[in-house]
Amino acid sequence: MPLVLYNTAARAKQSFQPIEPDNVGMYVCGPTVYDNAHVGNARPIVVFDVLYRLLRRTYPAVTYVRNITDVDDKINAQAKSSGEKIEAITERTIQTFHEDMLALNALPPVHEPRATEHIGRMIDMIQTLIEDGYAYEAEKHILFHVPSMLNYGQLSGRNRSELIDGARVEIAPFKQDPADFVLWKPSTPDIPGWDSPWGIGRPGWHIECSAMSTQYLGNTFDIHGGGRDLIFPHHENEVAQSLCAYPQSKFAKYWVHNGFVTVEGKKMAKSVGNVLSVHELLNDFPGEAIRLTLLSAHYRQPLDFTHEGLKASKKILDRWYRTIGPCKGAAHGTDIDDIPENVIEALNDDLNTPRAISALHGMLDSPHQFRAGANILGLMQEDAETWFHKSADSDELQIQELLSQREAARKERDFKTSDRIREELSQKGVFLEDNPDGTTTWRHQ
RNA sequence: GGCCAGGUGGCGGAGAGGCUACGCACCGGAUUGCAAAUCCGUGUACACCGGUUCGAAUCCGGUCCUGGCCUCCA
Repeated sequence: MPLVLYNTAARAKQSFQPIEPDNVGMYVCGPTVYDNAHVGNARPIVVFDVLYRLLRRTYPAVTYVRNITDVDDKINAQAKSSGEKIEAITERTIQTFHEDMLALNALPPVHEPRATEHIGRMIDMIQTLIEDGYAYEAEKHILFHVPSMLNYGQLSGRNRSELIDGARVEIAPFKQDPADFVLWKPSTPDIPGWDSPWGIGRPGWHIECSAMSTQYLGNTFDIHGGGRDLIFPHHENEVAQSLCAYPQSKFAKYWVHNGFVTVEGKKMAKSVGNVLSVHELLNDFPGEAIRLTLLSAHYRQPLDFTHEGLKASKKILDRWYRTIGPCKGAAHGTDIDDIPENVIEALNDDLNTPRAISALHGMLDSPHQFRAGANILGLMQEDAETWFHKSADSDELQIQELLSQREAARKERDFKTSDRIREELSQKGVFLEDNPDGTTTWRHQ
């Protein structure tokens, strides 16, 4: 079966037909770098990483673009409250983001454009929109005039009257229509600003993605992804701007949106105090356990991220490392290798990762197949030694010392001492296994 | 109020008119100094009420519940 994706724009699964089979283009909305990535941010990264791996296997080239939003009022607010310089915040956050995503085995995108480096193109687009009558200036703001676009609302399935009915946010008085949105806004000297035909200012939220996606992928490209909360208004407005600025284009052909993450059954929010940052989670769990947890539900389903779930994922990976060992490397299964048919079938069916994982469980007695399947999911990339023994605070020498004491005791059939040492190590989170041949192996719990 | 998802065994989670995945946990057995690991085996499910059908977890209608979005949240 060829690849089928659920296209939000069509509200249906559609078979994937690339515009140019030689080079597939995919744009995914990346992080706003005012704080470290949380598990909700990590979900689309991991989901689209699987899609990227899958596409790379089928097509000769995949241009994967994931932006970094480094100009945003949330960043400005963060700087103001902490006193840290904006560049320091963004650089540090980007650095940590890269480390965290690497720990989740997410491949880097081909391009990772930053908003601040594409202001010129945004200004050009805005100017085109003004010239063609889609945008207007009001009190130093440039606004996109929604009624000027006939089909506005197609992606999210809304019409303007619905929006206005439900509006719960104050409408800026200078808007010609309540649905109009900001393309450019003025900056005061204390916040970042760029020179423009409309004075010193900064871009609105949506325009950066329109400018950067089309710059790297062309005005019409294959896949645009992100969290489903972005469908409206962000992606709807991206579509509006882009289609009006580039009238001959189609913008994105397939819109792919992942479902939300909750934490222990509750919405993750700063106000609830349950935001789980990937960075902190990585102190307690390996990145692959987080990755497997994120892939354990279908990407469009809601995912409840729990401590129990993470432990279950860790346990599954333990078992896999124990029976199969690492799956990294060209020797057995790069992404062009023979991926088992049932794994491919599952992934081709709108990225059904739970089914792919289930297929993996059935392959424990055929390591070669298992490795190729695990590889395309970006799992089992550690070596077993690291997997079982890596720990920030473990003192391996001390463990070895206790192990040899215990071995001596067992030879004497002094099981009291032997069990005492087992218990002592267990307190440190070190788990011992006595093998049938008399040797003892250990691992972190 | 409007729009959109979803409710599957103790838990996680696929499937989508007949064959009733898979994993974790539990229980029984083998093995074991103990424990773990491993192997074998058993059980439990489709929110509720109607309808269509030879047959419904799956289709249709209604009810209840949960979550998301409704102008800068992935």
